[in-house]
Amino acid sequence: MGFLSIRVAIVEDDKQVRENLAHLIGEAAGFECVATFSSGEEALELWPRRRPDVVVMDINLPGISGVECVRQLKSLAPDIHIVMLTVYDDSDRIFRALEMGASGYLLKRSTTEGILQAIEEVHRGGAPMSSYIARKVVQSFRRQGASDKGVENLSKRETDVLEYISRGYTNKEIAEALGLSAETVRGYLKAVYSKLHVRSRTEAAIKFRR
Amino acid sequence: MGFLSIRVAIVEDDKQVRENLAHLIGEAAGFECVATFSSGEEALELWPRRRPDVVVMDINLPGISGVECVRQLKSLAPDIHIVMLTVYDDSDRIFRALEMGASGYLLKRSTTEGILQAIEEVHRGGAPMSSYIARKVVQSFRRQGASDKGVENLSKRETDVLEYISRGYTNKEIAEALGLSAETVRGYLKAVYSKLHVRSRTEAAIKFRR
DNA sequence: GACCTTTACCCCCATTTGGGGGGATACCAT
DNA sequence: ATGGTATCCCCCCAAATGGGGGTAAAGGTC
Repeated sequence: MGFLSIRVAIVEDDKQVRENLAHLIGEAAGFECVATFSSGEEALELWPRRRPDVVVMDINLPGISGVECVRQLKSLAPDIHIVMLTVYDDSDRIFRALEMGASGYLLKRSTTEGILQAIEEVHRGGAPMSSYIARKVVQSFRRQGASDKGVENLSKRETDVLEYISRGYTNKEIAEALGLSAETVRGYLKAVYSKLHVRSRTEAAIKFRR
Repeated sequence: MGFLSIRVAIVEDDKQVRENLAHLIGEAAGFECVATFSSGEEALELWPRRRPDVVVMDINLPGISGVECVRQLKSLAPDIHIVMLTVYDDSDRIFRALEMGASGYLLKRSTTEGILQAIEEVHRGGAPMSSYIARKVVQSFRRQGASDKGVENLSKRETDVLEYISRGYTNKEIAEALGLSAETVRGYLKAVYSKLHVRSRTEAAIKFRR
């Protein structure tokens, strides 16, 4: 060999699934299972001792969710690559996980080769996912692109209000600054929300500041 | 001479003050008064025809405020330098004006030389202001600096909550993501507000994202 | 003239937020 | 052991926010 194995850790609450995976990875050439955790909390506490390259993370964990565990793990160790484990194409949660820093995902029903390929792919910096989810991701980028353009078809007044929002002003303060009634400011704000497809001033402020 | 005069515009609702200023500037060597406006609205509509280098803007205008006029003027013409005109050291509004893009300010009771010096100074890229306000500005930077450090002495949980806030989540959503009660999230949020010296989630999100 | 957008304001109503209090553990350091 | 900090939860209450309606005048544009 001469090559270092990919050091893999597993976070999965189901003992059966966890041990199957660990065995599968441990047996494969070029892979090493350096840790198994039965909860996100355990993983967040104990991962440093084994320094995994890749973490295979169940998306559906008791206690702390897989998505939240990804967020925290990535903030502790940005270089670790994470593959989410799911039973079905749960696009919403996979989405959140990708947003939080996961690199890809694999289905529990995947073949042995599929699983090892996915781990190897994230380790190379790839992003293993089904074409269905890949399309969802692309659609989301389009949505983001569209909403960036959304900022451009706001009216003058709507932009004025949004600029104040992005500086943390309240409606009352904006009304005073622009010499309008607070109700009017609210009216423009509603238009901004609907055009930017957001539901709160904070989301609007974030989008406005790119 | 051979040198171009500094083209000055005045925005001031008091006719007496406006005409005194216009006369003073028009008479001075190296200065030219290219326009006078009696309101912010008028200035925003008509400034392009006269292309001023420097705008002297009353901070206290009827209708649109001087501060708001600064914001809009600077977004229309970022290269124009603006000096605020105030009766007294109204630190709060001067502050807002500087935040919106004004370069400095001068007091209405200033001497002729003081006024011309201030205009010349902003034109050179300077920032004329009293030492009192200058100290306020410095203090504000300290406050900002301190609050940037403030982010660092948030506890783990407080940081968790703030991170979700900066992604536009509601308290309820954060509670669900972190497996906490919504009341608990509120509790952490209160701590975040007091440590960052902000009063709303949007302000907190802005500070968190630098 | 008919149409659209923009500006500006109003109503109701449920939910969320923010400010002010509490508590109860637990752990850590002096 | 005693104080400090962090974690987690609860109460009350006023204000702000967001979603759903609506009106009316002013300005383009086709």
